[in-house]
Amino acid sequence: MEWSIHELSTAAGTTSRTLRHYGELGLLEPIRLGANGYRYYDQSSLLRLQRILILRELGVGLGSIADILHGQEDTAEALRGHLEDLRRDQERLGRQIASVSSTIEKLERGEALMATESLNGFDHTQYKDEVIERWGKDAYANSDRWWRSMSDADKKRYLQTHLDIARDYANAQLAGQAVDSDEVQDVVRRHYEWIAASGTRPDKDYLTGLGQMYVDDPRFAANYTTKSAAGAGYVRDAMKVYAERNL
Amino acid sequence: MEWSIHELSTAAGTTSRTLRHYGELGLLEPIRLGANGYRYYDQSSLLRLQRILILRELGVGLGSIADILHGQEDTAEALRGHLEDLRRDQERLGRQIASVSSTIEKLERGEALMATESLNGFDHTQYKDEVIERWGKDAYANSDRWWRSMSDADKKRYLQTHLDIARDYANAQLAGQAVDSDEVQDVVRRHYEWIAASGTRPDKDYLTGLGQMYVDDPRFAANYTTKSAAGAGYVRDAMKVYAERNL
DNA sequence: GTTGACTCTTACGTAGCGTCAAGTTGCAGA
DNA sequence: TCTGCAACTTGACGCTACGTAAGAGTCAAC
Repeated sequence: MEWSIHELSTAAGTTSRTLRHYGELGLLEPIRLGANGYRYYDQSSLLRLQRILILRELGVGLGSIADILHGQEDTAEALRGHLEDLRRDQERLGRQIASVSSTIEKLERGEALMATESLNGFDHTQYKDEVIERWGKDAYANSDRWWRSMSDADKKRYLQTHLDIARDYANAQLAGQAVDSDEVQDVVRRHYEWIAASGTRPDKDYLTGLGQMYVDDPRFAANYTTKSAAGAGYVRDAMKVYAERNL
Repeated sequence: MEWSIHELSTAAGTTSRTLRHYGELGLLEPIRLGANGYRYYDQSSLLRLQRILILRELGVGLGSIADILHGQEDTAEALRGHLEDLRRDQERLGRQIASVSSTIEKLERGEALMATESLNGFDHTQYKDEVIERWGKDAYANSDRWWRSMSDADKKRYLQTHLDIARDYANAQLAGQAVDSDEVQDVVRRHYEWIAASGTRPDKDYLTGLGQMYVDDPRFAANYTTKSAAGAGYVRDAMKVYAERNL
């Protein structure tokens, strides 16, 4: 007994297109082609197709299914590998669900959608080459040692301090405060201390140059760019005033 | 301050290809094009890009992100919808993981990889049109009512009975037993009772025709096709003998 | 002027088919 | 026998979110 492509596909609960696709992939070839090019299948095709569909149902990719059917890989072994992939996917999904949930909550509390400054978001190693080029190997090595010596909680606190500073700059700008006002200059002072805490106490030129860099380099500018204020230029000006007055 | 495509992309932790892609999609257009065709971006681009990447990180599709950015959809609302998708995916993954695990166990116990005859795998509604065409509306209505009146456990038992019968056919065929032997005819008797239980007690022609149908129609043949025996023809012959002797 | 680092457009590849499009074939009724 | 419809065939594009060349132009530095 042999069946047409349509008969076999409805029997197995799939479509003729799928059978042709599997034919192309060498997963399931017809037992013969009619003189007109029609594909014909038999019982063994049905069995093979069932195996394919079972594995597909389990989420195995067609490539892996081909390996299994061609005897290049043991079924159980392949499934064990596949199971690991599935577990990884599930964990990733779990994290994503948690993230989305907390993001929704934040939005409902009225918080803006901002880049989360994660621990490695400001990780010094991200800028390794630039730091070495600009300030030399020693500066990088010092800063790196200092950074690595901190606990995760310390790192988080350090980054949070920076976020607070950036937020205060933004608020000051929005409030229309002049860069040379006492309030803004006090923010710069905290900013200066924050920079100094990493090991290098900036002099006048260093601080002025740093401010300019905040404007020129988008990776730094990103830290001072908020939803409502595009403040790298503002920060630069404030830092310049501070440097000229105090250093 | 404006930045080149490379500067912006590395700032945001992505690639220039991605920015061009977003440009094509209208997600993030450059603020201007140089005379040479170069793309240039500014602070607002950075902000917009950050929003895009945040949403992408959460698993939101670029199409939905476009809707959000174009103000056609509320961010929180979109995320809530997205969250549902994620939960569905996670549940599906959970079921798949369970399936794969149990399949691995089966394989390790030496069981063959066979199509699981699930509850709806033999669901009468799957064959609704055919049943009506072959045996009339009443036959379908009767059978359908009977089927729906059963509990899931009953259904499962009923299908298991059929699986047992199919297995016994296969074993008999493998053992080389003749279709008119007492053993095989006893299997047919159980098979006959199983069919009769659904409301229609087959007469001679009906049973003979049913046997032939098992061979001709791959959807039924599938039920008698096992790893080791392609038995629809065998079953048909056994049923024919039974019909001629007993009906 | 030459290198090297960027940039541009164009376009294929990815997974697993769905979905036309355009042309054949098979079967049944007038 | 003609006609019509259903089912069949081989392409080939579409979908996601870009990666990865290919081939060519641009810019700054040495």
